[in-house]
This record gives sequence, structure tokens and C-alpha cells, in this order.
Amino acid sequence: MANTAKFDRQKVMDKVTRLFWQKGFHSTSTRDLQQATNLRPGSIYAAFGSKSGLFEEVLDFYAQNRNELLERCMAGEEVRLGGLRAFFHLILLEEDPDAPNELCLLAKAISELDESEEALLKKTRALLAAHGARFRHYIEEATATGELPESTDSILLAQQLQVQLIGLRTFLRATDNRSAVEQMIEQLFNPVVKSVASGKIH
Amino acid sequence: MANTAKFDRQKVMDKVTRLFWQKGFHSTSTRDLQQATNLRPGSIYAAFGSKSGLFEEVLDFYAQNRNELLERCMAGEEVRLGGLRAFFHLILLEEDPDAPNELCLLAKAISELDESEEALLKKTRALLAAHGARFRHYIEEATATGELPESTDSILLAQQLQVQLIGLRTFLRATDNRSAVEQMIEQLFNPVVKSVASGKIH
DNA sequence: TTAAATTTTGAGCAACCGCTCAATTGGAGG
DNA sequence: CCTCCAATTGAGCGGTTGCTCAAAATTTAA
Repeated sequence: MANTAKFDRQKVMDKVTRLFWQKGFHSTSTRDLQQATNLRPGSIYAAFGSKSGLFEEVLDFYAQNRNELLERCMAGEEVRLGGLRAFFHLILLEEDPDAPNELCLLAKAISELDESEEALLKKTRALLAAHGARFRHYIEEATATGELPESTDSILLAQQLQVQLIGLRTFLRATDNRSAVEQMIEQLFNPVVKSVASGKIH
Repeated sequence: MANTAKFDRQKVMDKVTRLFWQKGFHSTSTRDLQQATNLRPGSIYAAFGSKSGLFEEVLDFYAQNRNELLERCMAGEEVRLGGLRAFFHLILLEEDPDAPNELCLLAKAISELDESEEALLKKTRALLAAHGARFRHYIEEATATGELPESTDSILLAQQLQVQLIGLRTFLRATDNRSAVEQMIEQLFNPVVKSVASGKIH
């Protein structure tokens, strides 16, 4: 070994993830990345190969961060549904005010990526599926402890949670209506009596 | 008047909307638009002013199309909730197989547009709000006819439908899991007994 | 101190971007 | 028919894009 990288890879990943999260994959230019990281193009290309390669690493970086956040929420709550609720509340209503974007970076990627960027699209789909699997795991814990009935379809319920989370984040970006989102989280995790009384379809 | 446009504006709008719907605003180049419409740049700029101006018109065009689709679904069903259900089924599961994208064009725009494209973002938000207002209208009809309890919060319920629709479409693009989407539509519009038995949270 | 290996630098390439405009075309009014 | 004027054409401008690479700088092993 004759020489080692001088930049802090973790810090670079953080900066770059924030940029992509804010502006999306296509609208973030390599000049933007150079400026944010204070690296010359050659250094970036030596370390990450291409803009796509860097974004692939960003997707992993983001997903791992989110999974750790979920883990922490579940660790802080005895009741499994309470932990999931805390995660929803955290992501939707208590997010760092200077977070790059209301949306999920993975959902944003799913939205903008084309079939022509196959590798990125595939990785994004896989990471979303993995996150869904985490939901499923905690739902199965909840049925095991009796929080949910034995008959619970954990796969379906996990999918419904993902649909809700992605939908709510998009809704938040579209309307900035935080109190509505709060009500919707409430209904999502509340017993059936209350939710019928306040007007859910079922 | 000395000369009139030779191209069919409706057909151009259709082609262009499909293109933006497929590739998004930023990734659709003016060259793409020229090729799809078989128009020279001057003609496009004379008719629409700019790429942004054209996209603004596309947003209106798409939203009107979707509203007409909803109208038709509601006209074809006596039961209001049945009409809404038919709309969900149509959009999510019976869409033209060569539709440009599983996602809602408006949701895609919300996702990719930045604060720096204020006019487009504002228009997109307004069109989504208008569509939500249509949902609300039909929900109020449903409470008037007794399909839903008097206590129904029509604003909140309309917002929940929008969250579900956007979330489901993103989920569909992420997983291509049509049977799961079918189940989720089922639960969304089914009475409470069934939905508890099959594992909803409430 | 030298030599070998690696990273960093930054000018700049080829392709593409949104868009302009002078020249040309062609239909309607007289 | 000609005149008038809007519509169309297409070369191409100034700027940005993702990325390359020879040269210089830096680090460790000998």
C-alpha cells in the first residue's frame, strides 16, 4: 500500500445522500456532488466508479439508516404496535426540520428511475422489499404476544403499512397538512370502535 | 388571420403527456418532445412558450382526464362506495397495459419537482387538492344516502383515499404484486368484520 | 533517501441541454 | 391573382452534462 484516501468516506456519503435525497438522481449533477464533497471529479470516479455507482451506494446508506431508526423505535417500546406507531410518528412528524425531503428516498427513486436504469431500479425494489420484511417481522411478534389475532396475515399487513407510509409522506409533501397526517396515523393504529365512530369506511 | 396551426393540438397533448408520464419532467428532453410530436422546436415554442409551459398544460390535461374517468366510474354505479371502488380497480388493475407508468403523473411531479420550480409545484398541488375534493364530494353523497354514518369526517376520509391510491400505485411499481393490491382494495372497501378477520390492525 | 504505488488535481472533451431567430412556407382575405 | 401575416423550418448558440487522463502530489516500504 502506497497511499490512502484523505477524505472521510462516511462524511462524503452523508453529504451526497442528502443531495440526492433533496434533488433526486437525475437532477443532481456531478458538479453538485463535487461542490458538496469538495472533491475533484477524478477522486469521486476513482472511489465510486460512476454517478450510478455512487447512487447505488447512497441507496444502501439510506436504507441502512432507516432500518436502524426502526430498530431503535422498536427497542424503545414494549408494545410492538406502539413501536411501529412511534416509527410512523418519527418519520412523518418529528423528522429533522432540515431534512432534505418529506419523501422516502427509495420511493423517490422508484418514481424517477426508468427501466433503462435497471441496476438502480432493481436495487431500490430490493431495499423496499427488505424494509417490508422488517415490518412483517414485528407484526409476527405482535401476533405471537397476542397484540394481534392469530389469523393476522402478516405479509399483507406489512404491505399495507408500507403503502400507508409512502402515501402519507407523499401527501405531506403535497399538502404540508401535518394535523391531517397526525389524525391518519391515529386511526391507523387505533382500535376499531374509535375509527368507525370517526368515519373510516370500515 | 392569415395562417392556422397545421398540427392537431389534442393529439400533440396526448403524445407529450404520455412521454412526460413515462420519463418525468426533467428526464424528458425537448429533443424527445420534438421527435414524439414530429414538430420543429420553433413550432413547440410558439405554441407552448417553454418546456415548463408545456408541462403545465400537460398537468391540466392529465388531471382533467383522470377526473373524467372518476366521473364515469361514479355514473356507472348506483352505490357511491361501489363507484369509488370501481375507480380504484380501474386505475390500479385495469389500466391500459401500455400505460406509460404505474404511478400517478401528479404524484410523480410532486416527487421530482423542487422548490425552485415553484409554478409547476404549486399547480400540481392544486390539482391534487382538486381531485381530493372530488373524492370528498362523493363521500358526502354516500353519507347523505346512508351508505356511511352521519358522523363521517368526509375531508379526512377523502384524504385517506388519496393516500391509499398514491401509496398503492407506488407499491405496484415497486413490486408488480397485483394480487396484493387486489386484496388491499378489497379490504379498503369491505365491511369491518371481514377486515378484522383477515388481519387488519383495526 | 529513494522507489514504487496510489491518490489528487483540474483542464477539457464529446455529447447533449433548452431555446432563438432569420429565412421560408402556405393559407385566407381582397 | 397578389398581399399579408402567422406558422414552420432548421441551423446553431451558449451553457451544462457525465466523465477522462496525463501530470503532480502524497504516502509507505525498503
